[in-house]
Amino acid sequence: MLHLELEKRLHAALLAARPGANVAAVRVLPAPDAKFGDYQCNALMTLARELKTNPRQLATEVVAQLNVADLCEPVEIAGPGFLNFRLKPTALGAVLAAAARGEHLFFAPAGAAARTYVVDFSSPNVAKPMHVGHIRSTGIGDSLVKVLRRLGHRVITDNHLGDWGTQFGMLLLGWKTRLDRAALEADPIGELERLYKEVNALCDDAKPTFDPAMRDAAKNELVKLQAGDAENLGIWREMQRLSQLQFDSVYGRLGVSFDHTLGESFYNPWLAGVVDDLVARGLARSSKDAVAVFADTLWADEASRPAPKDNPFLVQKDGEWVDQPALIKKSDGGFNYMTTDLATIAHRVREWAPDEIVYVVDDRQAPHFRQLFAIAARWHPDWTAKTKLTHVGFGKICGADKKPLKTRDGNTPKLAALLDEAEERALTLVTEKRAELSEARRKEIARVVGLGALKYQDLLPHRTSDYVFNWDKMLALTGNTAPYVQYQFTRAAKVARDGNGSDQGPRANDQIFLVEEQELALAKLLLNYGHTLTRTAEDYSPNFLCNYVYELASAYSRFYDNCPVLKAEEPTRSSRLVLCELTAKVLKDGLGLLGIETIDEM
RNA sequence: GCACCCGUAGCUCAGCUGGAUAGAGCAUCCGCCUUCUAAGCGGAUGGUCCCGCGUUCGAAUCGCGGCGGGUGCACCA
Repeated sequence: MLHLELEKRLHAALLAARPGANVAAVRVLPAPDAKFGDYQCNALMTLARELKTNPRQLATEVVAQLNVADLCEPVEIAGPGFLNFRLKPTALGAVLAAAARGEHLFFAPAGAAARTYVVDFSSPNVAKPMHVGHIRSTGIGDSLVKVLRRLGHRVITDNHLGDWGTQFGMLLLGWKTRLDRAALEADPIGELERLYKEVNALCDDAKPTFDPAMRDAAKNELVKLQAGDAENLGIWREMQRLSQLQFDSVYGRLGVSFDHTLGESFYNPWLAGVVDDLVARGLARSSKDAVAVFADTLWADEASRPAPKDNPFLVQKDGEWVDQPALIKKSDGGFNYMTTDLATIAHRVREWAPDEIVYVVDDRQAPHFRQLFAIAARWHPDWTAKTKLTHVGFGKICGADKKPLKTRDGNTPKLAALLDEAEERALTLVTEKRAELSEARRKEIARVVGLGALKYQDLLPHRTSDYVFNWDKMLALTGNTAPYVQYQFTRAAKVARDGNGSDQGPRANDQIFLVEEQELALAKLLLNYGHTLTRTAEDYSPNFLCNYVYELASAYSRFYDNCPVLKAEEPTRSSRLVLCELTAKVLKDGLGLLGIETIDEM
């Protein structure tokens, strides 16, 4: 909050000191250590190099033009040319007082700079159970959406379901020949999964159970579906309906919703046109009965072609660079997900004209997105001039053996079962701690704590790193976990509630007095909320926000231990009460942006 | 073989786009409830930031070369 003001004034001072300098902005960041003050600027040192001047000399000139006496103590020039800013407690108090009046929550909304985003995340497959892998895309995507919206951007969410493609040939065949109606009634997705596995074992020529007749039969069902066969369409719609029930249940528990659920099938009518157009423009050509995009079709003139190392359509095999084409039409005439993804970009650009499309998808698909984005850029340069395409990748969830997480029987854990277990384990804990509460109350606390812990564990590691799933660590009540942060929230909220009782007289919160070390530390952290949100959005990394709420919770806990609130004398009491209120507000807001609920008692 | 991701304390991980003495949690050890919820707080121990070279005022961070782990390399998404 204040650092934005400092940046603005610093920028002005810089231009005053060096009128010719071509500098768009100057970054002011929270200082790494309190002994260097509250904020620091190190940009002048790199700038000095560009301007070919002595950094300390430049710093001296800039500081001479800088007027921040209302906000800080005299600015200190340190080391090779750092600027250290030490906030005045009165300036800090004024920002808190404004926040207490509801004028802001320590961040500046994008306003005129608001952008339009399409965020593509979660994307489960129809007729398959959502599994542990979906938690990452869903959690990271949902959190990024919430952060972007909080910052004032326009966000359109789209759940790009896997509801079309070769698997439906097998599913249709299974449905017609070996469906167990009772099992379907009891557990629809489980039965569909069984059908798929059984038929797939017969259709996969790599498996010992392979039966060519079955493969042909499955393909025939698929062709009929794609040709609009009424019976197959009906079955397909029923599978969709059953799947949507599952999705609704899981998303409901997770508190996730989408503006649009346009699955792959939605784009079916345009796929042939996409291929024809790419061929007509010479960007794709036939090869081995299929149609594909090659390095030499996409960049016909060699001069414009990227170096082999940076070319997503080349791969080195046995010391030679060979084609790594992107298939847009299979030899059997079917289309695949590259074609669908191209049609999807076309639709999104046409429909929403976004500034950016963000794909929250497993890192293993990075090569696909490199190809996709390259084709889009050559196909319609006007689209990519307006719309930035971003793949936000993420790593795997591992078991204790550092291999992808499996259940005891070797299967991929189902998401619904994971949510159940999180709530059950949390209930055991709540019952230990708060046996006196009613069962309904304990269950509600367990729901909030269990799901919060699960989501938080998933968002805390940087998204690109693989992480080890650990129930005990996740639900630990100490350390950097959701329950810890949620608990600090309940304490802050409780004090704020109790302190605002009617018998306490008028509140003197127009002036905030900050004296104690823990009060100052807490107040300064509150001010960094906006900076954290910006970083989170810029890097598509919710872990920044996790670490922030943890730090804030931790600072609150130290404050709580050292600074009595309700028993303090005025005006200290009111000032501390404001700190409690604002901490509770920011913790609730921050956790909310992570998709994590809070609760009034734990 | 090639590309991408990763390598930081015994363990699990951060590290704000190149900043000042590399941080946190867990684990281990020692303290603190007559006091707004101890699901808490304080302290101690713990490092060749995988290795080497380079770029510069300054490198865990950037470049190059190794070593080690993971992932991906036409008709599945």
